[in-house]
Amino acid sequence: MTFKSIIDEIENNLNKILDDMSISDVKFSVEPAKPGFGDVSSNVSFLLSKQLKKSPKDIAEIISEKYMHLSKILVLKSEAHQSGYLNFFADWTKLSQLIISESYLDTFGDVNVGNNSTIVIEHTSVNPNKALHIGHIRNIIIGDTVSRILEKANYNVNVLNYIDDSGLQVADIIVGFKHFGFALEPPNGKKFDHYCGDDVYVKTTEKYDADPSLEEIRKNVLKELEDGTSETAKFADKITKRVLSGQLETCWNLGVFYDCLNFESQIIRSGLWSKIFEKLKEMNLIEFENDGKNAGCWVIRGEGKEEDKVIVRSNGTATYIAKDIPYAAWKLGLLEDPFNYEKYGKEQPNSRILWQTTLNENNPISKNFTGEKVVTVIDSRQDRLQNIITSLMGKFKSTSDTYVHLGYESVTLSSDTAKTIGLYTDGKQAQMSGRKGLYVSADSVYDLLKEKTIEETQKRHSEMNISEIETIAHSVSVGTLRYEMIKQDLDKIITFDLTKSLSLEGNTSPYIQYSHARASRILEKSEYAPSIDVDFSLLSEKSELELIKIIGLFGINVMDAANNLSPKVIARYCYDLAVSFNSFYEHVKVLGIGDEKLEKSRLCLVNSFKMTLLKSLNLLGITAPERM
RNA sequence: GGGCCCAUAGCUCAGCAUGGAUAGAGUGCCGGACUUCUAAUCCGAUGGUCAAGGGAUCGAAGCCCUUUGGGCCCGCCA
Repeated sequence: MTFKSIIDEIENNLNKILDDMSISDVKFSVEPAKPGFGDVSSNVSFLLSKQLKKSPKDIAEIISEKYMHLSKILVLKSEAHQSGYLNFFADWTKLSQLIISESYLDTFGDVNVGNNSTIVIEHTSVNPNKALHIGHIRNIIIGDTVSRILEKANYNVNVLNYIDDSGLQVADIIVGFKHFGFALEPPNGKKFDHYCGDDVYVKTTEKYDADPSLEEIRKNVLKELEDGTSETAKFADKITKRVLSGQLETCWNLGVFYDCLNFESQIIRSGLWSKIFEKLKEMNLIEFENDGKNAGCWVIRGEGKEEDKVIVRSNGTATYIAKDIPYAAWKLGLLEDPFNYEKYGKEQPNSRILWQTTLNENNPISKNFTGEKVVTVIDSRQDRLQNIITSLMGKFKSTSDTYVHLGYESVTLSSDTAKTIGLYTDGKQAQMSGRKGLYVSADSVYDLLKEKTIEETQKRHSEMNISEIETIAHSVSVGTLRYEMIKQDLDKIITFDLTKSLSLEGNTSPYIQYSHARASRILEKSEYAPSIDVDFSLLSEKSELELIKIIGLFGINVMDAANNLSPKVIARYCYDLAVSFNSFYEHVKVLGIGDEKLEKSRLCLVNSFKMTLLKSLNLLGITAPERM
């Protein structure tokens, strides 16, 4: 695996040397070197310092001396650095050939973390009563990116979207339609999900605040929803399906696709809850309270100083968290599947088949969307509840890491952006609120980005027709939005600012995509077709070797990202690739240098870069235009 | 009262899991580079008590403890 080859070679040789010195059990590192310190570094001498009672520098010299006598394939020489580090220099002619040849394969960057096992990843899971806002988008992009990375890391991935179609939020818009006279068709062609969220939901909840007696209507509607046969439930089903359709359009537009939609209403009606409830009782994971403040309830005991959590109320109904337990168990395949499956009404733009659960017994199709492992993407405000689920699932399975809650910090609005939607915060950032109508919708951000990128593209390409320009602008807008959502760590709050998010320079998706356009143009203009049948020794400039090195690090980064469920690792990798190519571009000419052999060698590298960038951007769900 | 997370350059963030070399980017400000494979670019300059204090270590931005500041969570709501 490319750069890993030289690392492995060094590791093996160092182990041989340690064996020779009768030293064992030392966990030294062998890593790509920082710039200016050769190509690969090891800290082995620091770790031996105490045992050998010598300075790291002296030990590095001894090992380096021994290393020079071993057979070397990709290593040219080793060197003991002043600091005590042991640095290695690669034989770049051989290493370049190895890296670049591999990069021409479709499988480049494939790693084996998952051993072809099946993993479920659930993300999105937004109540079907409103349009997606910028906070939801973080969830969706994290989930989609992680699922792409896990596929690359040899997992079979099942992507699920849980549709909470029977909760209070849905009840609220149904109340709006049935009791407060909201029209079924949105005014002036507004998208239906936006209409429900902006108008029906917000204004209905306002009415409750003004007149608390209306709560009665709300409670009744909620009760009717749970009973699938009621007229209200059937009406609600039509409404939520329509909202869902709008939400999915937004997701698909961003290049996000799913395998199956699970409806909460069906989970409730399927009777899964009573099965898991019995199991919980059998395994003594829940207890019945005879007295105290939770008298008459079934509870999960809090760990340590935490409070007990009520699972079943004294009136016999299940609480919010209780509804999550059967679903979590279902995802892990712990329960017999009560569902049949049917294709979703519309085809996904990438033609991946989208299924949905159904309790309909006609033409039963069974499917398996469960996994040996489950990753659930939910923001970290739900840490506490998710910890309870994780710990319960750990007791059902032998290994404890089988259910993972992938948490992330929320998206807030900058003070300036809050002001634009009528919220004055005194310079502080603001939490979004669907109920209060305080949010920035995903569609509106996309539209703004597209407008701006169309303008920027037109400036540069007056010769292009509008459909070409739109295609480019779409790619750049989606890239920009997606990249902004995953380039920082999951535990950092994103303060979303409308103006700043429109930036197309610096560490952004357009920067990375631009490097692809530059590479494409070189390949297009050359009279030769790129091939790996070239003289690699001609690639000796610093910027060339640096670029090859980074290309070679693709697999290591995929592995890192997959092991840590960390999308930002790939974002940084794409950025590093682009920086490195831009430096190459500025320093080295490919075309018109009057040296056919050199041009072909460089062309080969440019194509290697282009293909590797596309593969790594693909993990982020970002495409790159040929021109921009 | 209990729990989780964050704090690194004016601003936004890498680096922390697995301690070791000169703590890196972007952005901003200042100064340069388009008769050239596209300047959505590049080069340079400026900018740091790694929140504070203590501890263990030959060695700490990173590990342990304490404190401060900020965010979030803690219902028989969902």
